[in-house]
Amino acid sequence: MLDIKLIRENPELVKKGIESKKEPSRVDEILKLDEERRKLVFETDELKAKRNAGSQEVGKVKKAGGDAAALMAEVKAIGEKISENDSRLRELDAELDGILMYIPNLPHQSVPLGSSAEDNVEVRRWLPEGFSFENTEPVLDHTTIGKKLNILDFERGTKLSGSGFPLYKGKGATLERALINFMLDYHLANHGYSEIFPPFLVNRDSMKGTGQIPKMEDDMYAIEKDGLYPIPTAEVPITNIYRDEIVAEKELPIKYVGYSACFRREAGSYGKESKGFLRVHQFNKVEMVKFVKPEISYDELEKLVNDAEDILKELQIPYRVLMLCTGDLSFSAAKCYDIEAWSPAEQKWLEISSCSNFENFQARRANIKYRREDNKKTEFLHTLNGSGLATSRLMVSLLETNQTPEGKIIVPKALQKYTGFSIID
RNA sequence: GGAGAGGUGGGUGAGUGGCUGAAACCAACGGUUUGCUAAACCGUCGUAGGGGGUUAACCUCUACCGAGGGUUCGAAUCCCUCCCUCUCCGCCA
Repeated sequence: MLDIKLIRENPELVKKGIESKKEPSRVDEILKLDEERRKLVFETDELKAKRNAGSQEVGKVKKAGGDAAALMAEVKAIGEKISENDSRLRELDAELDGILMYIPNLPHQSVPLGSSAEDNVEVRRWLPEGFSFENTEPVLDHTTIGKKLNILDFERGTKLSGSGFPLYKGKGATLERALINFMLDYHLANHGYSEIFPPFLVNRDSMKGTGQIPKMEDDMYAIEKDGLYPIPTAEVPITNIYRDEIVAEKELPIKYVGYSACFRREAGSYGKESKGFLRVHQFNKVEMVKFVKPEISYDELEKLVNDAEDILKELQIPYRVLMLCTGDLSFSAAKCYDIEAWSPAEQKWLEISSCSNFENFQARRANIKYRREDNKKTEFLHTLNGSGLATSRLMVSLLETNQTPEGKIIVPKALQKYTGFSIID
């Protein structure tokens, strides 16, 4: 959520930012509602002051044994006007909030202008030694090799739950589990995070806090009976850990890493790019979340991306890092880097990580503040998060880049102590 | 799932219709004292919104005692609905 004061004081700047994200700017509507609201608040507060004084007077008169009937009638009339105003105020607040909840975060000034993924900027790429984009030997795509080696069973996954619910079997299941453990251990040992194992179902307030609701409501699964939502990412429970809290400055930065299964409806995306692991309703992800002071959040974003990249280097998987342009930036993000891994069979890059700085956008929604040591004042902190990494798309790259000409899979060195085997055949 | 108890400021906890935004104590912070630490003493010690202001300090008003409604001139205090926590029983990994 944006600061209403920012919108009030810099409407043009805000409009420009929203439009660069290709979102509808309803700034003028907001300004109008805000002005009406402030006027009404002022008027109503004055009435309330009057009522408070009046009813105190009633008390005094009654205590002295006098007749307060006339005064009581007068105060009652004020009270009626107040409740009228209050109900109008509630309407205004709801209306204003309704619009504000749909206003996206503003892009940081370093974000390139652009309208779609075409305009994203590649900032660097990393390739293992001896790597070539040309496939000298034929490479089986992940669904084919997965079936051949009996480690992935998409058909039976579909039988169990529907399309997009992958079933891992045998060494495939072990490999998936090894990846998760390796990534968690690596971040814990090398990057200074502490581990969280969050709930996979959260309430509506949590979904609002990180911005999935209301805008992306249709992409979320919902358990209506209990008012709970299966999380689309561990970002939701982990960021909401500090919802409605004020943390001490000396606690910052707080860096958490956690595994969760992720559930996404992916409404309306059937067909295109949905083969195998490319788009699924349930996948596994290790997520990094940071709570930091505003002045260091952009340095922390760079470190966050590096932390994610380290995993790919360890696994010897070719990747590139993109800086998203304004038009491709997600709703809550001020700046975002995507990491894409190479898929030899698809002959294209697959997004496997997204590292974002939300500045105080989520903190404002979720009401997460910190108290400064110097002036004891509270202010919203900055939140960041990044996948480190998502396993399903990573599995695509892994099964394809580590394939032998005979169709066996060599388990990357870094994973072998987690799998207990070095080859899948 | 059944029965009962309870939700007050960072914590403990008082407050059952009128100077109570809320006693007291603890914690925290600032200071005095002290060779240092401790103790003692003094002071500060919620959040949000509006208005004013040399837009900073500050002044002022309003709201908030789990959430939302209601009764009343006036609600932390009375009524209704919901949420949550705890205890016992049942069930279960």
